[in-house]
Amino acid sequence: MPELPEVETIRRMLNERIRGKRIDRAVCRAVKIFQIDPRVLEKSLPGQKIRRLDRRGKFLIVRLEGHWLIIHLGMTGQLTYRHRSGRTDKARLFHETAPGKRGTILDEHIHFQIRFQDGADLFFRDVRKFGKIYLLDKKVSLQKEFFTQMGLEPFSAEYRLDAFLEKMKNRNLRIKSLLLDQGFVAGIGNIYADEALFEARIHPARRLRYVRKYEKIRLFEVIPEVLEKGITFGGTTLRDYVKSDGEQGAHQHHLNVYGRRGEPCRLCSTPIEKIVLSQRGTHYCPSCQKR
DNA sequence: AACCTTCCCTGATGGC
DNA sequence: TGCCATCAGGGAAGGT
Repeated sequence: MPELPEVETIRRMLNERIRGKRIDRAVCRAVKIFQIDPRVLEKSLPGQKIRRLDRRGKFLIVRLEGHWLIIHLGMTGQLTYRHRSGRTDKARLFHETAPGKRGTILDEHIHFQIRFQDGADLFFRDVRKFGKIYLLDKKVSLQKEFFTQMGLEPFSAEYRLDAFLEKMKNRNLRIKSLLLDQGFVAGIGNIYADEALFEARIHPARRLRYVRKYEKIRLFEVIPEVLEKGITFGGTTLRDYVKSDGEQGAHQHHLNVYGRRGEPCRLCSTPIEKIVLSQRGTHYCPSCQKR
């Protein structure tokens, strides 16, 4: 479950490695994740240079010379980079070693591969295929035409208390559900929602009308802190998430509530509880986070 | 309009 | 040991 800190970790590492590289070839496999005709993708990418990588919420934005390549990792998406030291190794394109054929089966879950002219490879792997890949013409204004429903971007100038409070007006859903809504604050997922609510000492099932203003302010303040901490540790690896070098993150060792059902709260030793909200496992300390 | 539920997808896990 | 049900959840779509 890559959330903002995981996508940002990938963005930073990849930006260093692939910025300026020119694409030699692109190969697509699982049609479902492509939001455009894969043949168009395979035809459009070769020859283009990677200008830079950006991020909006959980979306990774690859800025090319003539297009925007936008990648969402969904639940189990992985984006990894490998440079085959020197050897030209054409046989190792995953497309040429499909399952059932003789020879090395690289990985049936790799759905998209970019090979650069210097021989480096970028792989998109996604077991559950919840990920999505978009290709937009550079003329498209991303903020006005693509990210139209996207909420406040943490760490940006638009992340201000007045806007944060304004987006809560006339709403009365459970606070956890609000945090999962990408139209509120962009980039928060199940793990960091639970962690932020713990830091803000708010029970996840509280409806908005029962959340006091000082609590909302506290939530506004802890969200960037919680996300920043996740980035500092290179993201949270519970199952599938890996950094772009294939290594695990380390933030899972620093979680306060997520995945800690039955374990003692780090503040008060009360066992952490788990309930289901919005069809999502939800973890909290019943003593620190009162209803 | 706001809110909630269902569905997609596959591997890991637990009960019998 | 093998089989089947259940669980994990981001976000679109559908329902109230």
